Amino acid sequence: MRFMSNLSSTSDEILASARNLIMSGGYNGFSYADISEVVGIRKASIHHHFPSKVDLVRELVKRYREDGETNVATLEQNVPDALGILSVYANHWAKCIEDASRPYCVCALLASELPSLPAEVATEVTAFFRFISSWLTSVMDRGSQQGTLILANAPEIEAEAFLATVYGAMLSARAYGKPEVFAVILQPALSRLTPSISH
Amino acid sequence: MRFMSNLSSTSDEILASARNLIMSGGYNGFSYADISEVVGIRKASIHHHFPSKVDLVRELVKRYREDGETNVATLEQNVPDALGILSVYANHWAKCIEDASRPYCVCALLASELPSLPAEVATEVTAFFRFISSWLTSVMDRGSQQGTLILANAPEIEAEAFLATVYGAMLSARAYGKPEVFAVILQPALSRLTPSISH
DNA sequence: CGTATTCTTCCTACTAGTTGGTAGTTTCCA
DNA sequence: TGGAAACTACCAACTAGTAGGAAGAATACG
Repeated sequence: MRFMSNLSSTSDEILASARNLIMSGGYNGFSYADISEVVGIRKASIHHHFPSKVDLVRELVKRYREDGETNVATLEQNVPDALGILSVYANHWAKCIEDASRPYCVCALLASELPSLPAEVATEVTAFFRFISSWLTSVMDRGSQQGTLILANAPEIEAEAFLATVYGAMLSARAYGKPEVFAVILQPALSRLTPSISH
Repeated sequence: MRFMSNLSSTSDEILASARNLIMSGGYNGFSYADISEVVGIRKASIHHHFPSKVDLVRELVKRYREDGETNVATLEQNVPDALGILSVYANHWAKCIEDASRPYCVCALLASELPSLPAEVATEVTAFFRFISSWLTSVMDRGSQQGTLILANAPEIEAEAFLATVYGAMLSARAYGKPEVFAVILQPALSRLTPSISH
């Protein structure tokens, strides 16, 4: 047996390279051969870790959501005010897009392909969006009660609007090939929620 | 020769079915065999109309943009005020998504796959977004000067923000499988731009 | 301790089906 | 009679996935 919970086991490397490939071309935009090239093992060996492509991507999205849940929990602990949380979240994506490390959300790409995705993968993708949505709703709600956020609508609606802005901005940045577009769009979205003297 | 500018020539049917297929699964989500089944001709016959897949999709996106330009021109003639234009635009998408006739923008899907797209297609997709963006900027600018729109930021920024909201809302509607989400998100985005007594 | 045995991981070699694309032919209509 | 549009019949490359074996490490057992 390898060292327990080895930080870069082969199966982790497979998932990581699959994530990068999906991030640029979606579910049908990569093959086991592509992964094989990146990781440096044979196609058949990938099937040992993930019997089918559906297994691979289902697990990938599941972990993506779980990682998100962990990160969100940490964020909630370290940043008290709601506005701070939203801006850390936005800045996280801004940085990922600008340094090209993770220039697009895997689930955003998979969600746009949703109707043609295997059902098991689609379920997992939908679960990711429900998670982010309910988290943002709770942040909006709390901020509104704290007085650190000014909401023009119900928390659920503000959460959906903010989420749409983030993912729309991500798409625009990619469409124009200009990473800075993301921050340009997010800045007014955040300041609209900010309590200020001019209101 | 067939009737001149026949409204449903074979090549139009090919483009239409390709559009529907891309709309649900993207560039790598359909094949000539899929189109062949829908249109009712053999694979090889498609190659007669569009020698390569790149030719087909390039032409498809080119026409998609040209149709957009025509529709926008008509809209500008029929609806005078800027706010009306934005709401007609938003309602157009809301209707398309809810009656499932065109539940997603072809260029949104292609834009998310942009890094893995053939260069010739990518160029055309980028051009579509530049077109929509500059059109929305002109609408924002005009509305601001007319006083029919209230802008919190420069017209370019408001245009990008609005575009991001529309495309983000489109994604959310698809991700949740709830068409009505689109309208829920767009409504506050529009009312924020609306001059009203409470301001 | 040594040594069998099992388990994991990777390998080579293969399959059936699909992909985009080509060659050459027929059909049909202006 | 000539061109457009369809066809049959291919092809090489690629797809996800399988079968079966080799190497090595962990474990069980005497």
